[in-house]
Amino acid sequence: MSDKTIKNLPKTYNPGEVEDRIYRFWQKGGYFHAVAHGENCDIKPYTIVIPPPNITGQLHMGHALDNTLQDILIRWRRMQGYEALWMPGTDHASIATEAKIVEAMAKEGLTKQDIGREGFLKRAWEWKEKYGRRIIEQLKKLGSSCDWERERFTMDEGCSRAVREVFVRLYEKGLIYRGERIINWCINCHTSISDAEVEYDERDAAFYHLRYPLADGSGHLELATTRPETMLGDTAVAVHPDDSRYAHLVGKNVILPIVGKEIPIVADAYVEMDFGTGVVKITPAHDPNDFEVGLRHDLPVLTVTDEDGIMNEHAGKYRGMTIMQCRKAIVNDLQQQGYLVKIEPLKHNVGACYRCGTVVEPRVSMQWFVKMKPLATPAIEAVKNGQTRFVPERFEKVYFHWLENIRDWCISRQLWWGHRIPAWYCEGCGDIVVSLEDVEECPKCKGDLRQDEDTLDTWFSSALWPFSTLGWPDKTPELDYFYPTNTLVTGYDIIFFWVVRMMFSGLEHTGKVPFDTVFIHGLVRDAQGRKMSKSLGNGVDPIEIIEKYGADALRFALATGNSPGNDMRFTDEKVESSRNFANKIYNAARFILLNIGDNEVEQSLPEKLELEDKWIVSRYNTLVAEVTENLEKFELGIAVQKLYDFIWDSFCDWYIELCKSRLQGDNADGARRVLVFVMKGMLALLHPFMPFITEEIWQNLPHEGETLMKSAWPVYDENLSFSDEEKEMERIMEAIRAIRNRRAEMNVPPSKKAPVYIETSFIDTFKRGAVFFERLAGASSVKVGHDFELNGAVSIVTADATIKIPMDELVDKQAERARLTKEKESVQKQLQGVMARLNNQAFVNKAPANVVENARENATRLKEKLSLLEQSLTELG
RNA sequence: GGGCGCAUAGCUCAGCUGGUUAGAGCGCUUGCUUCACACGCAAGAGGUCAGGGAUUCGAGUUCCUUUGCGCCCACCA
Repeated sequence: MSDKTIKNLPKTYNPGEVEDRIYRFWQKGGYFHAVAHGENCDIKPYTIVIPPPNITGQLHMGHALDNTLQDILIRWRRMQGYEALWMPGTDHASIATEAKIVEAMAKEGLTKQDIGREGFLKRAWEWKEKYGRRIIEQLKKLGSSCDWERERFTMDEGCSRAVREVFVRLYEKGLIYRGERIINWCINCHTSISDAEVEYDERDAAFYHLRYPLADGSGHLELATTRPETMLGDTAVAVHPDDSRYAHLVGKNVILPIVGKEIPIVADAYVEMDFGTGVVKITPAHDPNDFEVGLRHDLPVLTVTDEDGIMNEHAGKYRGMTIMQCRKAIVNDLQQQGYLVKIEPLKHNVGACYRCGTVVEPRVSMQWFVKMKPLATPAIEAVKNGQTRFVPERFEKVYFHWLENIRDWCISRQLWWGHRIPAWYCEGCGDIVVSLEDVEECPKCKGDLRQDEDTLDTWFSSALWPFSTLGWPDKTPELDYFYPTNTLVTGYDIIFFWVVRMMFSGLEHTGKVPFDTVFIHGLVRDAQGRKMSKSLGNGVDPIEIIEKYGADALRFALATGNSPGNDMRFTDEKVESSRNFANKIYNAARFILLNIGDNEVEQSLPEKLELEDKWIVSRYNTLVAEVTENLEKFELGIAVQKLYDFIWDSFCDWYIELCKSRLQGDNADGARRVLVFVMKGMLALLHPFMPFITEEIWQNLPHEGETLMKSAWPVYDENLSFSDEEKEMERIMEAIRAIRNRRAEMNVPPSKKAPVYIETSFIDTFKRGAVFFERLAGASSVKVGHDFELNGAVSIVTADATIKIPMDELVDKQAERARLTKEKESVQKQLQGVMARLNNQAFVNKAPANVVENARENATRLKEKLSLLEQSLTELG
């Protein structure tokens, strides 16, 4: 550690200087590393696997929040004595990364085809090295206490082996199959994408009403479509089986306009009778519903566009046009030939690729799929029976709904960056070989094999992350000890992409749920509540914030007011106030160190505790219990608030002030020891939230052990609970506040001191408090007793005392009377409320004893205060 | 079409299983170069907890309902 001590440092805390140094100190100490203990060890593990950030990017506020929450949990559990493992790593993010690399290459005038698969992968790995490292560095800036010795990558050797293992197992079980199905195709990314990767957005569109002539010349059918160009691929027309309007036509044919070919009229319940004309053109190759209809009626599938969204050889004269060009041309032709009835405006949802925003083209092609039903069922069950729970619980509904309605998962991607599908096709016999190891020749006919060109969906490997990173499929000590993991921390926006897939994968391959709790947080929005996005340019860079205010301030700001599952707004003001809080603690520490000076300070509490000591210690003790409980319930925002209030209000504004006179006197040692004790306790409680500054201060205070981050989490101690003294101290504090209030109201300058007479039945308490009145309430002297005879004094009434301050020149009898009368009325009103409740038999009988007791005490206090006020009024004359 | 969330001080939000007089930050007003801190101290103003109804001794908190805003899912071509 630095040999500088805090007292030589300036008045304001400088996080930039401290944070990097502290982080290096932690890393050097190896404090982030967790070891897998054997069976007989009673140290319990606590594990979080990081949602691996994509190597495409840099840290954004969402990451900052996500990782702050994880670090809070992991640091807290580590201090509680758990073997706390935070497993870090990055994700190859196949489609996103590939798109970025293609984009970068385009600037050099290169395409993927120009440099070939190998050349491309070489570039991709270079990219990974560069940007993977950058994001890890950024996580470190945040203070993340990940076990970096275990850092993983979704495409590293181990993860790749797990991917192959899973692929082969599922294939052999019949849960992975290859087939020609309709999938979502992105013409820009040039690949299939899964249903989860399609984002729907309502857009204005046109509804084209077309007329298809009946083949027997007896008339025509009118139907409506939003995609007229797909008529080139129509292979039927459908009506509802119960639709009496069209019943007689089922089985007949219509003539497809322009194309001129005959296609059948089929009956299918998929058609909504009430929508449009009740007739639907069926294009199995370009619409998922039509594809299903096609399967049921054994219709041919005719694909009319190619992979770039260009009309293909089946499009006749429209061949070579883009989809939009073709739409325009075909509508024009239909109109000229009298097949277009009308065009209506229509709002409908259009699916777009979640990566690039291009409109998705449903398209039939040969792909690999995971059969979902058998995997979804146990995943639903595991949450239903509580093996895994969501915080907050409401997200379980979302989870169930998704899994209950899930369709098979298209896992093949026409991309190069990713895990290549471990399937080989025999050039000779056409056999498919799916294998863990690369294969050279066909086991059946010894013919040449060709590996599938495609790679797997990036989420296929992240689905295995909780166990692949721990060594699965090998039976490693890590897997044995740390798996199942404990808490998964992630945003609600990736429940579908990731959480569900980890759930069913964990259950299928390890027989266990991957984590017991899914802790969901919301999005970080900008100051106006908008989603932070690149296109809006309203994103805030966490690294810039860290440089300006410090990582502690950023973390604290993100944790403050954060409630599970809810979005939050990010503002600089929040970080600023967190920065101010850090500075407050820093200065409290400076104060303590200044007062310690060269004195030795025992690290335990002194034998004899003064009233104010018992008050702060007892309140601190309560804080320990509450913060711990809040953390257990994932109420991080509440825990933060309590820490803030205690440190700023109770400790700094009151206890330090209460101590000051004692620190000048003979009894300074006791005060120093209490200050150090409570300060160190606070630092421990605050450490998970503000790791850097707490460590820095702790290192400068008298301490045992190497580092705060490995020291013990405070525990509630029965012996430190002093409820009577807390109440006693509150009486004094209430009186001090009341005096300050009066003085402020009367514009008494702080420099003007005045004697204070306290009439009370708590003689000892207020005698003990005399010194505080002098220091904190502008008292030149304090007398405690009964019935002081004073003329023209200001009266201040609390529940426990009447305080009189003779300040003749300031007393305005009339104003004084008005003020006391007003206060009396207010107290009377409060008393009425309490009495109404106490006089209600139902309340007294039914409410819990402590509630009734509180009400009684309250009534007593109000009555006393009322009589004191009346007395003061009488004396005033 | 289905589901979910939000509505509390001027602004941004907390408020756990219902229990004294509803809290914080920022902002605002007044005073203070008080020997840790002006990134500070002290005092203060400011709320019929969106509207209506119900349950209860007691509702910001539970239930029903209305209104407004937001999100997710589904995809009637």
